Amino acid sequence: MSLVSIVDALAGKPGEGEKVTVQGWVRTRRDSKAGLSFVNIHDGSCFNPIQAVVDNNVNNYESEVIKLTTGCSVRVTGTLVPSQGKGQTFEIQATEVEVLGWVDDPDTYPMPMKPHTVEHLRKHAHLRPRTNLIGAVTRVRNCLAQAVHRFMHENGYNWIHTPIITASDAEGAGEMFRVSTLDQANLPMTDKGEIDYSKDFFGQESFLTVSGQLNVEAYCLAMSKVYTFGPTFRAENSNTSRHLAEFWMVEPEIAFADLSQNADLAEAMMRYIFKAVLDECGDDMAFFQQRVDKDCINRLENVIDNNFERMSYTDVISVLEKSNKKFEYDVKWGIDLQSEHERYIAEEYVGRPTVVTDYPKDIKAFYMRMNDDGKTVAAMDVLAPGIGEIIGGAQREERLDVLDARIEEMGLPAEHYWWYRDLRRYGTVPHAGFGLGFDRCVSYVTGVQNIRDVIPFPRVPNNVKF
RNA sequence: GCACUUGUAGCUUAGAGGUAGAGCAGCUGGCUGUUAACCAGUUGGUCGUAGGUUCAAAUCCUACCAGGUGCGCCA
Repeated sequence: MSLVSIVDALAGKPGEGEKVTVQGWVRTRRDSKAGLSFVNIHDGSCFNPIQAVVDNNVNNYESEVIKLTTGCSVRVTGTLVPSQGKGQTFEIQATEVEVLGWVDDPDTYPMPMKPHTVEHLRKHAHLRPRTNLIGAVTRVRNCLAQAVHRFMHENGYNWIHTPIITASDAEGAGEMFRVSTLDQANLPMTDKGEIDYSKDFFGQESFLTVSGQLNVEAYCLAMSKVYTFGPTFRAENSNTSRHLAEFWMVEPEIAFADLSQNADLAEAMMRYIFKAVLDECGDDMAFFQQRVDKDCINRLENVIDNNFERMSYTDVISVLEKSNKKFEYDVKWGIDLQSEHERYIAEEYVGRPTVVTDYPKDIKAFYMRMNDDGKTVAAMDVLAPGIGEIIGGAQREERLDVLDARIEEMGLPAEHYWWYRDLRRYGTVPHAGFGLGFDRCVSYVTGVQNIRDVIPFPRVPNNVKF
């Protein structure tokens, strides 16, 4: 007897006629009173469940097997045989069915085998991974994450574990979550009547990171090719289908590189990880294509086969102005692009991911490299149809005097950035990087529209359940 | 943060001033191999909560609670 995963069993790996054991959860049971039941079992190893054929010679057939309902956990032992029925290659002719866990009250089990709304699944986030949809999302998400690491590794990048707790705000903007061990009911105060953070755990104010970028730049200017991949946190009161308070970002940083090499890397990485999904998650993608978004596979193939469109911000503005389209927000050089503008460019004008470069300096962060025109910075956003901004990046300002001027111009506290400035004082080099919103990427790949359904336990304003 | 919108059985929903109906799930029975099986029967709801209007409220009004969509901010 050998314990096998369902993906291996369905592939016939143990060999025809071999005795195997699988463990998992019941998805459906169909039976014929003549003495035969078909129990479909999933274990998360692949999209399809395996069918166990159980006849009434099995000793607990009457007492247990015909009482199995969706969600029960079982261990099934039997012979792996080619299926007599359609729909699967191999099935298990069961000789033994051990029920590990019953479903308490099948009438109120929240995940019966029927169509559910994503809102209902969200309310039962602890049970939703048992569904086809969330199971498939989970495998695709894993595939994408593994592919990111593989791509980076194969291309000589070092994965840097940048800190989660930080004292600095990466962009001088954006709300941060405070990290504190002070007694909230009895806060220590200074003579000035302000909260005395010198009494706090770190002896100063500290927060959850909004980006690992500044830290990873330090490692970039030593290791040359680096990236971070971890959770980030934004305390913004954003209520949309593409924002989370806790989300995951991939942030590569390359030394001796400019904006165009940065865009090249972003494109190569997306191609690589999308190809991995098509190669490794065919059944899951077929499901998304059938039930969620009929274009999802075409969309990935399209990205793999075609270059991203590249346009400067200035060109985008002129396209928008000439579009004759009625926008809610007026288009004029200098504005930040609105969702409606980005959508028009990515979805209607180009029809595939588009890299927009060289934005006006006034709408971008202090660390982005000033272009020779003195008006724009070497920033880039990758706009994906249906999602909007999926990547934001820039060539970094490596010239200390220009960086200092920008920090002052934007009224930022220079002392906070002393070590970031040091990187420009000691062996500075041109470098560039970007941040890929990993959850948005999963949403783009699967076609699942709400970002809350592509992360296991979503954190959004007014909701930290589970 | 702003605007809009929705709460009816475990789930999905019909009902739009006159006292709640269905499909699925569950349960019972039937069917020699089914594919989110099929056939027959059946349990289950003080209509999100609290007020108010009315002879009468699931239905109209107010507040609260819990969801959703869009916008802003961004990834």
